[in-house]
Amino acid sequence: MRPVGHCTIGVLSGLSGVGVETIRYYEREGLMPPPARSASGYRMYGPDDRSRLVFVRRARELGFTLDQVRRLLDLADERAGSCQQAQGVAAAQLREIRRKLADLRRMERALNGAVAACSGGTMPRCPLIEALAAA
Amino acid sequence: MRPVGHCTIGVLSGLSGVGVETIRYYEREGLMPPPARSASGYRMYGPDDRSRLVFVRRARELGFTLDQVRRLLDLADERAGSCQQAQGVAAAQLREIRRKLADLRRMERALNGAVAACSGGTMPRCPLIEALAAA
DNA sequence: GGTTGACCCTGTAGGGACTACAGGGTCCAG
DNA sequence: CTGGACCCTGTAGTCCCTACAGGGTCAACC
Ligand SMILES: [Zn+2]
Ligand SMILES: [Zn+2]
Ligand SMILES: [Zn+2]
Ligand SMILES: [Zn+2]
Repeated sequence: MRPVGHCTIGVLSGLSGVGVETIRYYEREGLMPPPARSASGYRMYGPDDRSRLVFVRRARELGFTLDQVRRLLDLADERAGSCQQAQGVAAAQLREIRRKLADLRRMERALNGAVAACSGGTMPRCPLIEALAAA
Repeated sequence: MRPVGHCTIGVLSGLSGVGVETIRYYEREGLMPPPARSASGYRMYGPDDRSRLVFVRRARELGFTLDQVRRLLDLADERAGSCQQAQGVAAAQLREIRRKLADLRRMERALNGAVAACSGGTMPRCPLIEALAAA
């Protein structure tokens, strides 16, 4: 019942916001199924492919790894008992994001302090450099 | 006038908190100078090497790329008129960190909302999954 | 004096998630 | 019928390490 694919990889790229080379990479990695091919071997995509690819893009934008995206796609395909597992994957990613946020906040504070201490003039010794060198 | 190197790569690794393989990698990449060698070919490091390596580690912890670290090291070596350039490098990195912080905060909000919407039970359709799939 | 075992050496390959060719083939508009 | 935009496969590069593989060296212990 799926309509046969009717757009090329370049058009799909425009529609989904995912680069052409990246789409082919996702296919190699098993995130996107091998699409139908035209007589001359061109990949031909249908609406299902577009939905799936947008799903992947959104998940990547939220920082999920390709492995996590694969798992989420499996769960989305199954459509049964998926909720708890999906929540597990998302919660893990949320923890990871919060860890990175804490790291970046620390980095921001430290670097901001060092940049503020440096006047930007031609002083012989730069407090910015010294902040990195000193104990 | 530099004292001849007197510690091995493993000891330097312990002193600096940088892995042995990473130190050799930094040498290949030109961040660390080729050290003196013992009669049997072991790398022998002195206090200057240790300072330099700690500098690299600190800069990496603040998110500078190896290229940026190279530039900062050059400026630190020159010890003249470096301030403005060092501030430029650091300011660029600070902008980058703030960009990443904004990204992560957006991700955290979105993902937190999705996880909260998902009860974790065995409902037929998971709002978390749908948030990724829907427009 | 021999034998562990921890260390050191070089060189190469892997990882994650792309990205960029190189060297071709296809399609369509002018 | 020709130019240029698209598509194909396959391979190699990016960044920053990390992990071998296959050796050599050194100090301690029995
Ligand atoms: Zn300064
Ligand atoms: Zn759910
Ligand atoms: Zn070409
Ligand atoms: Zn070995």
